[in-house]
Amino acid sequence: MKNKENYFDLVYQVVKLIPRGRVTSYGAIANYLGIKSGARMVGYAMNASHTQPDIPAHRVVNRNGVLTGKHHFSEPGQMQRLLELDGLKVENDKIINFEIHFWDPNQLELD
DNA sequence: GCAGTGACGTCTT
DNA sequence: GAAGACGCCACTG
Repeated sequence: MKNKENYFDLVYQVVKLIPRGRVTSYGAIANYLGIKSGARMVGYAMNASHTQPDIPAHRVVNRNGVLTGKHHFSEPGQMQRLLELDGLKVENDKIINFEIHFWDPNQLELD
C-alpha cells in the first residue's frame, strides 16, 4: 500500500486551487486535509512539489506570511517575484497585508 | 534500527 | 514583544 503519495497529491491539489492574488499557509492546508501530523509534513510535501509542473508553491507561506521556502526555488527572489506578479506586495521576504490576501481552502465551500 | 534533519506551529522564558 | 525550546512525524544516511 503505497498511498503515502496520496497525501502529497492532496496538498498539490489544494495549492493548485489557490486563486491568483491569494496565499495560504501550511497549517491551513494541513488543517483542511486533516493532517494532524502538523504543517511540517505539508512543507515536506511542498518540497517534493517541484516534481509537479503546475504547483504555485510561491502562494504557500508560513503562518507569519514569510517566504520561508524562497531558498528552495530555482533562484532566491523568484518566489517574491511570482507573488508580485500575482499582485501581492512582498517586502523583506514577507507578504504585506498577508491576512488580507490570505486564502483558506475551507473558504471554497463558503465562497 | 538509530540519529539527524526539515517549505511549521505553539508554548515558554 | 522577541527569542529560544519543544513537539509533531516523514524521509535520508
